[in-house]
Amino acid sequence: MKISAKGEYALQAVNYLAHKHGQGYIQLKEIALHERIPLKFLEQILTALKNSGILKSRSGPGGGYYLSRPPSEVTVAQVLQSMDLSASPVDCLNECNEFECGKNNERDLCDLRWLWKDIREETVKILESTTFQDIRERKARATRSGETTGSTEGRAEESSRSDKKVHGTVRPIINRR
Amino acid sequence: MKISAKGEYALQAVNYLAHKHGQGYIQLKEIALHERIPLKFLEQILTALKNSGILKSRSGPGGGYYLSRPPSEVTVAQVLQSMDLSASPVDCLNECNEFECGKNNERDLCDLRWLWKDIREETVKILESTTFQDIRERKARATRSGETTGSTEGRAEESSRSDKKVHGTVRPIINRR
DNA sequence: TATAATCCCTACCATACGGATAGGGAATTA
DNA sequence: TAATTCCCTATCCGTATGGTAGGGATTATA
Ligand code: FES
Ligand code: FES
Repeated sequence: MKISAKGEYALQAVNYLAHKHGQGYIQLKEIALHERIPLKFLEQILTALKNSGILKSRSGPGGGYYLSRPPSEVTVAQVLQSMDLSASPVDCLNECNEFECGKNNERDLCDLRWLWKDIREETVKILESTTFQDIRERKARATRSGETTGSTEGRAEESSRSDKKVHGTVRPIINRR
Repeated sequence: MKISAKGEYALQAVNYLAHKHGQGYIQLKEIALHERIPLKFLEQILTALKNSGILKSRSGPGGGYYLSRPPSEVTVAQVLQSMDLSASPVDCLNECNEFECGKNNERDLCDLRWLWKDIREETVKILESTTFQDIRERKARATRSGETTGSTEGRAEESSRSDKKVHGTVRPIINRR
């Protein structure tokens, strides 16, 4: 029942871009550094995100990526879908693979089918109703009530300010798994 | 977001045993045949299920497995837990791994954490509230309203009757993935 | 036009993990 | 004793996932 690293990375990246929304082009390198995502892997992810219309980009000096819509209009589900990640716990729910279902006991659909459907349903409900605006707000709330966490603003400022330095000090990108 | 084959197999097996509850010892071979699960793989699964108390068993001729509690008292969640399968979409939610969470951005917990928590919550709610009794009933309902499916009773009868023959006709067990 | 900075593409590599197999041992029955 | 079943544990094996590599477009700028 795990989400893939690709999915998590994609969400983190979009989340980062959501924070920086309206601040022009954000470079791949910056995102990778801040979110600690392997650079070349992230590159692939952002390309996919771009192809699906969630991001826009420009090459060349001063180029980078940005969210093509305001954070309030980008949902977690959209991002995950762009990555071809299914929220379904079993493949045979995805209509195209339906024929696989119940192949076991010839004529029956699997007894568990509705269970998986329920789970998918609930999951999708959450994924589709959560925007990156929501994520920001939720974080702000948690921050205010004194969670073990830095402030949203603090983080954003720190990043834009220290970018150059960070870049110089070779902050290593560590693989997660 | 997939469930593992192990998990599916375990649920199918328990579901089968739930149908046969009260009919004495059911053999590994029979379950494997009917649910089309690789025999030796299923063996491991049933052992785990047994060690966690969901099944009981006896060796020797006439031996086999049976559900140690009535189907109405066995939940899907219990079975999955026995298999060490977590309902959490990310590891860092499982308290023991919490330290991993937010390792990325030093002092912050990951912005997505609550999202995963919500999903886990909903999923667990379903898994814990679903018993194998529920599964049977749901199936019966679907059957009555003319789904593409055979009848519960029909299936049970057919199986107990044709077991010997099936065993003779070498119905092949096909791997699923 | 040259140069550098960025994104874009596509192919490749590595390995952990899940799925599956194998085979001998211990119980139980008859 | 022999047959039948579950029990254990070691091992294999393929592949999906996570990650790397490097050259090619594009854009800015001077
Ligand atoms: S095989 Fe399709 S839901 Fe079980
Ligand atoms: S790293 Fe723990 S929830 Fe994202």
